[in-house]
Amino acid sequence: MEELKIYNTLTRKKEVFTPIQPKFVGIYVCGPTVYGHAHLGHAKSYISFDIIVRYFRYLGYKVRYVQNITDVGHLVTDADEGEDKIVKQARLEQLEPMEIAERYTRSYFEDMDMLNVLRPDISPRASGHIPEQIELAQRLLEKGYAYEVNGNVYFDVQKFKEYGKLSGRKPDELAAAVRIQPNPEKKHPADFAVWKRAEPGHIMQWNSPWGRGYPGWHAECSVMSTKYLGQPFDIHGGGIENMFPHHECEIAQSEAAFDKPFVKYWMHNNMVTVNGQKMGKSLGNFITIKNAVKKYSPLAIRFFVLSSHYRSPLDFSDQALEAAEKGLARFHQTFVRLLKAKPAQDGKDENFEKEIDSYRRKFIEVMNDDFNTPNALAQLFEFLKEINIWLDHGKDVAKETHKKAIKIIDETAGEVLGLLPEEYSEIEAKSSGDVDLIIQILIDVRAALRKEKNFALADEIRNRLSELNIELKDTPQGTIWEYR
RNA sequence: GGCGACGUACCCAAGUGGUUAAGGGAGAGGUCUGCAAAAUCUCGAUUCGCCGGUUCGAAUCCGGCCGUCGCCUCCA
Repeated sequence: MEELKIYNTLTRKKEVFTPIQPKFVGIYVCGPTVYGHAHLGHAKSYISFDIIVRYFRYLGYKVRYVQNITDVGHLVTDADEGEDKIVKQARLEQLEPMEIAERYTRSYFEDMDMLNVLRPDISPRASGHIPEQIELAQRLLEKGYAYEVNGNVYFDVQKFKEYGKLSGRKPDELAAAVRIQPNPEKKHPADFAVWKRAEPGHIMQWNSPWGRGYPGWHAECSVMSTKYLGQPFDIHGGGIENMFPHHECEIAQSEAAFDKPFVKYWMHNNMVTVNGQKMGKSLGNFITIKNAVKKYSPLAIRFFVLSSHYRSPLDFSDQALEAAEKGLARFHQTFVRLLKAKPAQDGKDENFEKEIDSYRRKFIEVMNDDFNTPNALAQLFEFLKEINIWLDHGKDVAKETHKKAIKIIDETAGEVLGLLPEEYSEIEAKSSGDVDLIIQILIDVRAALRKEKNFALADEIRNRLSELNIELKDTPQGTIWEYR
């Protein structure tokens, strides 16, 4: 079996994945700051990592997936001044900051559930890990990697010689390119806050050895990842826009504090764009998931995300979403057709067993290549075509092979890609209860009419059912029906 | 200005040294059907932004140019 290869941002190469502990994967992904509804950018990010986690599990790994909730407000403009984002939203909605955090945390999970994104195993809140963040700052001070000025604790980037190894940024280059007024408290413009003094009126604040304050933006991820996964841990993921400064600073803090590597594989997913421009909260051009699902089905959004590689940007357009919607519908239709097919014989169909094995092999091969989901979808669609041809033949459909075909799709497109609903009935014609019996009567009557060549009445039955979104399809094996 | 990514058919998008350049959507034509729908078959880039170079051989490697985007400031 081919080995799983992951593109590691740290080395800028695809590397064979070898876990730190056998058969166990620890993965941490930067979660949302909860001060607004999640948008399609979040959807791409968390669907991508969902697939990665699901695929590891499919390969038999035990996965611990940690994704933080940032409920400590960080600043609206830059790292040193301005208003706290959560506090600002709290003022706008006239709620307590913690109500804002709670409201949008719930909203986030609702959206992710809709998109069939499995919940992380641990969703730690930044506000619940303040003591650990204070400890990190203290440790860095003790080791001389940080210094305190007026209640602020800054990390001294010049002391950490590997600063820049992830992003390729060097402190001196950064100093030359500063676009904002250098903070006079800092020794070097690239120094960043591990702990910040609370200004008067700052609502979210805690006691610390340096007075009232709150943690720096990067502290929570350093602390919460290693608390639950140890140091080093296997995979740290996040958006490419957080590579610098956020992830660079996490590395600096954690490695300086504990003198050992922080993370083995860094994974960065690319962004969603709208008309070629980044979709982001700051640009205000974002489409929330709640709005998107008014127009497109959640699984179609998922399909759309999977249709490009996680490291490529994904441009949102109605045309692309409609294409995804149709592609997904075609997959579901074929799957329903397979589910409903009546095997014509017992045992196996050796020829089709080979098709199934070939599909499984290719699926694993392309997923092993840095989670190539667009290629995985291509393999799926080629397999669907083979299924249709097989079902068209009818006579070859053997019981065991039929079961195996359903199982392989359930595993690959269902468990790994997450493109099947929990209950097949959501995409299946509901073939239980009275509805099915009543429609069967209509189908039988229509068959009789067609036999008498009374096509006008036969068509009326089909048209009137069609108005109820019930579609009749005359196949060589008889008439079948499904909800559109 | 510095760093990085990308440019493949009408749209989306794989492929990154070697048989006919995946797949989805849209389109054209055929088969099937009473007609549809679904399914299936065929067609569609002699060519991968442009120009040079390396190589027996490049969309794929190297150099230059053009274009788009991202990061350098909160951001998934």
